[in-house]
Amino acid sequence: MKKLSEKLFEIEQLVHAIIEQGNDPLYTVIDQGKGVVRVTPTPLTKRLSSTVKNYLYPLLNQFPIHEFNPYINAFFRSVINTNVMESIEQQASLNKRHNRYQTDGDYPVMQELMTRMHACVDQIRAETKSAAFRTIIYNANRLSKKNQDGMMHYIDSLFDHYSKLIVVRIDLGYQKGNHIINQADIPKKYWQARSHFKHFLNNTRRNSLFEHLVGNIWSFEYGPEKGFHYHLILFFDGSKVRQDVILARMVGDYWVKCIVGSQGRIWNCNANKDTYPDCGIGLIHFSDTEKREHLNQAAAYLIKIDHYVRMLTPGDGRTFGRGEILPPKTGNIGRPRSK
DNA sequence: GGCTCTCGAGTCTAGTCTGT
DNA sequence: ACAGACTAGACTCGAGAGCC
Repeated sequence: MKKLSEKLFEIEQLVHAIIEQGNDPLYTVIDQGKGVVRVTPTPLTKRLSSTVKNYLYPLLNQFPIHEFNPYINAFFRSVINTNVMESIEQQASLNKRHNRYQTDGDYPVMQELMTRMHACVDQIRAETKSAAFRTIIYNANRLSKKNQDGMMHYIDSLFDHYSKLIVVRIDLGYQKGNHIINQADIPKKYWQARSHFKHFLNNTRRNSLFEHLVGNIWSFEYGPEKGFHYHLILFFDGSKVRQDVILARMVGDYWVKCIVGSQGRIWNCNANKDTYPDCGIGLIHFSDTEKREHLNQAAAYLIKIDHYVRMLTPGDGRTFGRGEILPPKTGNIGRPRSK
């Protein structure tokens, strides 16, 4: 099963290929005589066709309240406008094991598919060529980069202040079945999640469990099964606390027992950190460049998803946040760093 | 005493405007 | 096309009041 980000990345790459391969004929048609026509799709067409078949409805159903990355938006809009899916299904129902069609039989079905495929590809190329589209892309990339730079700067500022950090990665959400069933559910569940998280973050400021919490990064998402949920990275002063797995469990318990109640549910990434090949959580020393790089990647992933698919929040609220960048350290209290 | 809630100032996100 | 400047509104965080 492919990750969501991989599927969306694939679609964006496909749109780039459609733009770059402007001379691709999509199909080669050879008249073999006696009313038989041989139709061979190009690799680009095969790729487009399988993407539409495998990703169109699953992704649209999975993200009822989202706006996709402009490239992915152009893809979905063009596919829907030109009704390509219908033609793909009709062609598939012919159960062809070869590429030969009878001009007085099944060829019109294939012709209709070719027409719609060309219309779809033309629409994608026309849309992505416009000045308005390029401005949207430029601004989206700029914002994404700005957020990423800010976040890296933020993590660096934490390591400048604390020689080691306990990094806790936890998802705060709800029991299965909390997904959106109808339109009326959207504002209700959205505000419920927002209010719970606000309550949680507010309480981290005085609750003794969070006494040594020094920073956080969060992103707000919607999943088809989990409903609204938060991805959270917490930074604790590594010289004051230890045992990240237990700490993560206590934070999770706090979310369930004190904030949400029996409907709450968490995913403790620290408890499963051994299963991650590039582990950037747990105890990280400022001089451990490898772990810090993995941490940066884990943090960047939160922004990456947002880059592909942005949630349309009813209240215009944020979907990403972090603590404030710490000012540079003044004075030279403590043992100087050796590395 | 420990925790939650509220307030206000400052910071950050997300987006637009404008000049080069 | 690109990047700096600017803005509105959401969010963070320190401080203090109030509750149990």
